[in-house]
Amino acid sequence: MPATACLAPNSPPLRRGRVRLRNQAALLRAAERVFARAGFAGATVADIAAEADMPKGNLHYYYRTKRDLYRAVLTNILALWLSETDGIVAAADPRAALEHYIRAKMRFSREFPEASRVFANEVLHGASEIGDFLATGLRALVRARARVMRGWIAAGRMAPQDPLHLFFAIWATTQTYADFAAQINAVAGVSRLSDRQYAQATESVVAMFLRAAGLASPTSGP
Amino acid sequence: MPATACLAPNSPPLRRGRVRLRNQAALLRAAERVFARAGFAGATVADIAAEADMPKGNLHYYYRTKRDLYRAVLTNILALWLSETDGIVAAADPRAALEHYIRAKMRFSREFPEASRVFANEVLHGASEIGDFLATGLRALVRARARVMRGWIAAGRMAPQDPLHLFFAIWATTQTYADFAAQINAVAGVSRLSDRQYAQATESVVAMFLRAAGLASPTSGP
DNA sequence: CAATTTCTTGACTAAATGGTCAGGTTTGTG
DNA sequence: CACAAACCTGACCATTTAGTCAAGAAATTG
Repeated sequence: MPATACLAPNSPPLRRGRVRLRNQAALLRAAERVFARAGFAGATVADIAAEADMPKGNLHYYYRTKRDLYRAVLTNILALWLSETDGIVAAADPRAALEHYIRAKMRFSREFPEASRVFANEVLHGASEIGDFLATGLRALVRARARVMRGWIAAGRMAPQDPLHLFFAIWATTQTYADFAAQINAVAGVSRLSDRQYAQATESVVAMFLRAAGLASPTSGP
Repeated sequence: MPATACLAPNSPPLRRGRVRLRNQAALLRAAERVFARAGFAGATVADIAAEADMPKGNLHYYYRTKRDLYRAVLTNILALWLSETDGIVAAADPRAALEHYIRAKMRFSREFPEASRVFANEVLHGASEIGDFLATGLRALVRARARVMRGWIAAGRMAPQDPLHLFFAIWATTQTYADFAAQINAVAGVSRLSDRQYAQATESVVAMFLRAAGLASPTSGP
């Protein structure tokens, strides 16, 4: 699967719009790459079309404006974003739930770095396209999860803290391995972290946040 | 002091080049704002000139190209970056040193969010202008600090962990309050964190990382 | 297979933008 | 104060770029 998740279309027709589906998917994938590389302003539709291996006019047939295409890319990315906090429910074990969430975020940064960068760029420049969603959908989701954590804290199952800032820290830290890869690679002295190095990074981040959350691994001694 | 730090010039002449100094400072400040808002590609020299309240031609008199100006802004920002890890030396108390560093980073994100965003944008898009510095200057600095921390860890004064990833997490988390302010504000349901809210964020982050580092505050009971 | 819808293509346009320049003005100096 | 250096300015230009369009090619359907 490419870095873009395509919402599954209805199956019935199945032959109708085949071309459209294929081309839109190719454009979304290409656009994600180019937007990740250059940002909205720095990306050109000519680049995107070239990356998708089709003439510019054809791109405009499917997406009337560059902005339309950009929004389609963002919509696709947000869909991926949403389902990951699923495990954070009152009935869950705090340690397992948090660990699972962090690992999922780290995997995401490794597998979809371009998606992460497009998102980062959008937020960095004021979230003008997705600000509404952040203030409604994301806010509601985070508040719900924070309420769960407050329950865990009240029950003495987690260190007392503001779950909101724990979320911010987890997002920032896990996404930095995608968004700031250039810096991390430079400091690490490599052109890209190997699978092994990335696995170690994941273990470091997981352990760090379990300590931060007051959920340190029961298997590690004093 | 504005968000741009001006390297102090030699005092002797003192009247020579007054105009130049004043105008370059104004341009750097304006450029930082505009680059933060729009990124390198999205910023226009006309915007920057307008922000500095001078005609475009005048801007080009001081900085021949947009890229020259951009590099000047980045150089200015990097100068601010460097001096903050000073406290992390072997002789220091780990807890005090780390706490001091994190507070400094949080203060920086509050006071110079535009500088942070310009830097973030540069790294996000591959650090093409400052890649060399990251791979040399920053790398050397981080390695030195990491060595200090490994000493602390070996002496049992800190939880065993990879100092590199602790640094990455601290950078990411503290900078997220500047770079991802749009997201944080949206989730928090405000247009900007109040001083009070920001102080709470700082305390949360400090406490979180002291736990993560295995340096939890001695004043807080079980 | 004919009719119709969907798709493809490159040429074209209007607007925006980075950078230049000649000529004028201000500032500093002997 | 006279001279030179530094600075200012708006008009101007070459390029790049998002988006249009008309005409033709493919796909789909009865």
